[in-house]
Amino acid sequence: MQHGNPNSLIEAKARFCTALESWYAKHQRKLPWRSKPSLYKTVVSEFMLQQTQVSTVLPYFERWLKAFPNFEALAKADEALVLKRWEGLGYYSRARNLHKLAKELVQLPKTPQKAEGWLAFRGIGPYTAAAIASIAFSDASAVVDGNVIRILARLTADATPFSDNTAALKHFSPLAQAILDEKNPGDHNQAMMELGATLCTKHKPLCTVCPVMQHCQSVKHGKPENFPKLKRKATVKRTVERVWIAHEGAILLHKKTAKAKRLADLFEIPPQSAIPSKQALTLNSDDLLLKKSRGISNERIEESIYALKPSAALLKKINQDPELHWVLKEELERVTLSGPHRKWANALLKRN
DNA sequence: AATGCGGGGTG
DNA sequence: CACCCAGCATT
Repeated sequence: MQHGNPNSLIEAKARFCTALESWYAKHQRKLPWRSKPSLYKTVVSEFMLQQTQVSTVLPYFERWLKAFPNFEALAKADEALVLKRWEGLGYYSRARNLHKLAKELVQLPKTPQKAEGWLAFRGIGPYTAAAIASIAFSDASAVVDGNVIRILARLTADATPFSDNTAALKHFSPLAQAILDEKNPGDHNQAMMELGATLCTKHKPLCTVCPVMQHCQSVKHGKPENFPKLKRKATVKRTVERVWIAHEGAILLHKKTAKAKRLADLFEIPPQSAIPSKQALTLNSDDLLLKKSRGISNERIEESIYALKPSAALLKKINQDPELHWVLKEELERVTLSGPHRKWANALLKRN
C-alpha cells in the first residue's frame, strides 16, 4: 500500500472518537494547565510547548504563572523581565510574541473565539490557533502537530514520503479535520496528542494497549514504526570562536539591537567576529578557557572561548560599538543569556 | 521548499 | 551521533 486509505477511518469516525476520548478521560496525565484551566494557562502552555517537550516546560510554566498570573500582569511587565523568565527555554521570540499578544489582548473589545481570529497574532500559526480555540472555546478546529502526523500516518499506513513536517502537515490536515469530534474538539485534540506522546511514540509504540488499535492499518499490514516517512537532512558542522573579556569588574557581552531579526535582546559571550579590530584578533591556544559542542537544529557547532586582554585601542573601539556591553559581574545574573551561554558564563566567573 | 531559531531527551 | 519535540516566520 503506497498512500494508505483514510476512508475506512472516516467511516468509523464515531467509534474512533469514542474509543479515543474514553481512553483520554481515564489515562490523561495530570498537567498544571489542565487543572483549573483558563484561557491564560492554555495560551501560555501552547506557546511554551511549541517544539518543546512537556517535561521541559513543566518547571517554566509553574514559575511563569507565579511571575505573571494573568494577561494583565504579563501585559504590564517589562520586556527584559519577560525575557528573563524565559531564559533557558529557547526560541526566545516566543516570549516576545506572547508578551505582545498579552498587550494586544487586554486592549481588544472582544477576545477571539475561533481559530481564524487567533491566527492573527504574531507567533500563532495553524497549530496553536486550533489548539487555543478548541481547548478554550470548543471551536471545531483540528490540531496537526508532530504527534497527529505520526498517528494519522500509522492509522492509514500512509507511506507518502515527506520532505519535512510542513509538507506532512498539509497532507494530513484534511483527515485530521474529517475525524475531529466537533462536539468535543478540545478533548479530542488533546487526546490525539496525548496518544502520540504516551503510546503512539516514534520508537516502540505500545500498540497492545492502544485504544484505537482496531482502526490502525499499519498494525495489520506492517510495522507502525515505519510511518511516517520523513526524509532526513544532513547535519552541517560549524565552528565559532568567542572571547571572554574582563575589565574593571565587568564582562563584555554582545547583544543585537531590539530590531534585529535574530538574537534580539539576548546577550551572548561575544563571537570573535563581533569584536571591532583593525587587524584580525589572534587568539592564543594558551588562552583557551573552554570548548564545547552543541547542536542547533541540523547544525553541529564547536564553540571555543578564549580569554582576551584588550589593548587601549581595542577598548576604545569596543566602547563605540552599540552592540557591545560591559556588564558588571554582580549584574550578570540579571541579564538574559541563552542556556549554554548562561552556563559558560557562570563557570568562567567562578574560575577568577 | 528550505532555513533559522534553542535546548533537552532519547535510542 | 542522530532524530524528535503541543511550530512559526521568513525567504
